[in-house]
Amino acid sequence: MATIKDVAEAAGVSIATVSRVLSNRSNVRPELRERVLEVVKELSYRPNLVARNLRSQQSKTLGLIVSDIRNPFFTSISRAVEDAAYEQGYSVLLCNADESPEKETLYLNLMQDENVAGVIFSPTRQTIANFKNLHLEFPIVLIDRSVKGGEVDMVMLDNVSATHQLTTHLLENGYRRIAAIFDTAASTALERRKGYEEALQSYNLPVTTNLIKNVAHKLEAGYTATLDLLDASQPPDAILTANSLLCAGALTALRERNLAIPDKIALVSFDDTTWAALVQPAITVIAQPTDEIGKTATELLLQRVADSKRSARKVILQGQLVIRGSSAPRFSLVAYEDNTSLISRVKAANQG
Amino acid sequence: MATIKDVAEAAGVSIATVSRVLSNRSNVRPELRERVLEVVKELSYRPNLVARNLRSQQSKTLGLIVSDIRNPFFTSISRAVEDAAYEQGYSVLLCNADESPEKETLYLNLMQDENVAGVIFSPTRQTIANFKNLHLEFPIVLIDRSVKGGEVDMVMLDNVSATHQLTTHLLENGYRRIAAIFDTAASTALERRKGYEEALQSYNLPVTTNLIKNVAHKLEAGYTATLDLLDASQPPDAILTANSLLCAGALTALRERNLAIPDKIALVSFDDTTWAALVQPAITVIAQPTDEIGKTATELLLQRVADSKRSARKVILQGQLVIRGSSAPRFSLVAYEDNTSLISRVKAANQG
DNA sequence: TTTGCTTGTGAATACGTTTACAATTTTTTT
DNA sequence: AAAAAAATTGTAAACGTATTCACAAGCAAA
Repeated sequence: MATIKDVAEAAGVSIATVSRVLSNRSNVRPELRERVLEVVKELSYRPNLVARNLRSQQSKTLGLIVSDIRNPFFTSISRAVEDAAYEQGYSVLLCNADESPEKETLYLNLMQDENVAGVIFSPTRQTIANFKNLHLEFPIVLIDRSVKGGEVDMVMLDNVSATHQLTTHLLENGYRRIAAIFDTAASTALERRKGYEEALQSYNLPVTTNLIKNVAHKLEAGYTATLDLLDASQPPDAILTANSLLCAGALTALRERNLAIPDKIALVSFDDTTWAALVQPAITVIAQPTDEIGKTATELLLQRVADSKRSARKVILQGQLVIRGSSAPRFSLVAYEDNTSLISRVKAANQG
Repeated sequence: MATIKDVAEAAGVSIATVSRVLSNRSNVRPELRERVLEVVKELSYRPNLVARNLRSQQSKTLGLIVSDIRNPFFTSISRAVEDAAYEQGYSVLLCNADESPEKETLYLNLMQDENVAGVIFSPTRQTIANFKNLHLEFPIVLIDRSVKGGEVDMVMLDNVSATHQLTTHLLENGYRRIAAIFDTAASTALERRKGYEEALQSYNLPVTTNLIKNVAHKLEAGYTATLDLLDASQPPDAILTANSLLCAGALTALRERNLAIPDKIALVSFDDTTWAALVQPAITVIAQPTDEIGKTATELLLQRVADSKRSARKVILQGQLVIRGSSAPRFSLVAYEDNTSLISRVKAANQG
């Protein structure tokens, strides 16, 4: 590996001149500049980013700490962040905190140690709780989950509105005992629950705690919670899950119990995954604007990197309700995709 | 941020001593060591990894360049790599090359510039082609895709065997016109095709080029290829896709054409995604041991980091055939999950 | 001619570590 | 008790770059 010193010697100039040619900041005689550039090409010299970082005390790396890399929601965001960062000449150090507060602090420390320019982060509730205690050297943008007291940039979904839409959609289609399964780890659970409850209340329906489950961020948790709900004395006629993992668990349980969707029970969820459209019936979901979330978060972060005094912003994006078969109107007169008759559906529903 | 100098001054020792205490390499008088450690805690000193990296010319970062971060196969591997790296005190710089050779070289250069300890990489065919031309300073482990001339570590699936299994399974279940859709970008296509052809030949069946599609790495490509196959004068009675993205495309096409699976046509694929088990009928797949791939690749890489002279190894892992409904025996006498009668199935099949 | 400004260049320093080497102290051996 | 060996500590030189400072040369204005 050629260093800047090698280039300087080969070009017969000083190190400083080479640096100046490369950084384009200062004046260098055109003829010298050309000679340097030639040598650079010849030796295929590439500046050492580590040295540059150490000297200039700033790097071109962003950190991204997600809760679960296997969750399509986060992979989609990662992709968007990486693209946006790439465009601005930044690269991304991606870490998977696995919904564990310990791993989160560990990775935040790593970011510190690596001297990243800034970090995009979706924290667990615990980390949010003592958020001001951990004073970080770098700017940070929160995604997906919010923290009270707005001295930090955030990009998130309008969770209240989204759940409200989802619940209202079910209510409009005739469902009345709507269960909800939330993810304990995410702070979004509270907001989502709020939207859910408000929707019920505006239909003058009671909020039944039996129908609300707060569970771990695991497929199995969704599965178990669903079985619990089904085994209750008054099972629900619809289930709303807070993310695709829980939805997959719920769907598995419903399949196992041989409950027809939506005849016996409806299923709606957050996050529009590939499979949500491919299962039959396809799942009604709130599609989150993951590309926009990732892109906006990166932009906010880079703006703050450029100007650390800028006031913090909270960007709230709207989800999109994608209506599919899994929440079709109860006892509707329209033809069903699978050509089952209305009668059979009513009968089936009554049996349930 | 406290530096090692601050610690040294506060503890009344030299910088070197602090470094020795921290690195645990050399002897330091217990009493001094304790004092240093105390100051470290007090100032909450953390070593600057950038400076350490520059000085020692080695970092604790691994690079991971995947072809498509949204592909569950790669996210699963990423997760495994990250876990394995984490255990050994390494962190992971994850880059998404998007099946683009340009991005690949760009990221390889970045890895160079960032002075990573080593890189795990799934290259496109183009990059494989001029692999020896790009001489890299760091050790590299290839995953998923192989390169001829074994001077490089690799971890991959036994693609020939896997496709052979998948195809044979279809043949055993009575399917005879088996189409296959491969991904142009991946070098695995060749091996997979080989397994497919060999399986056909061992059944004395011809290899019909009309039934083989090589397409881009896109859902739409899988969709279009499937429609092409269906519209041919002699449509297939089974489709094999080389990855989950293509499978999703194929499934979308089959759904659109209202073709019952597996009555009218069977569908099998690589990669066991969440949804492969959730759609109905569930999809028969070759499950790749992604955790093992990621873990093994990381181990190989770290071994090579430790000993650059070690001879290159090629680890070939076996996939697991997961048999599900989408490839159920044709005209079988066993009861079907959905209780359609045998007669209706035969009739339907003959119409198709 | 002097003064002042602009432009171009190199020497030297700093960024925060690690480490070879030297200097000093302690322990062991004879 | 002296000599040798071992253990402990500090000094100083890297690692590769960016940047400040000083200086020189060229040129225009006074």
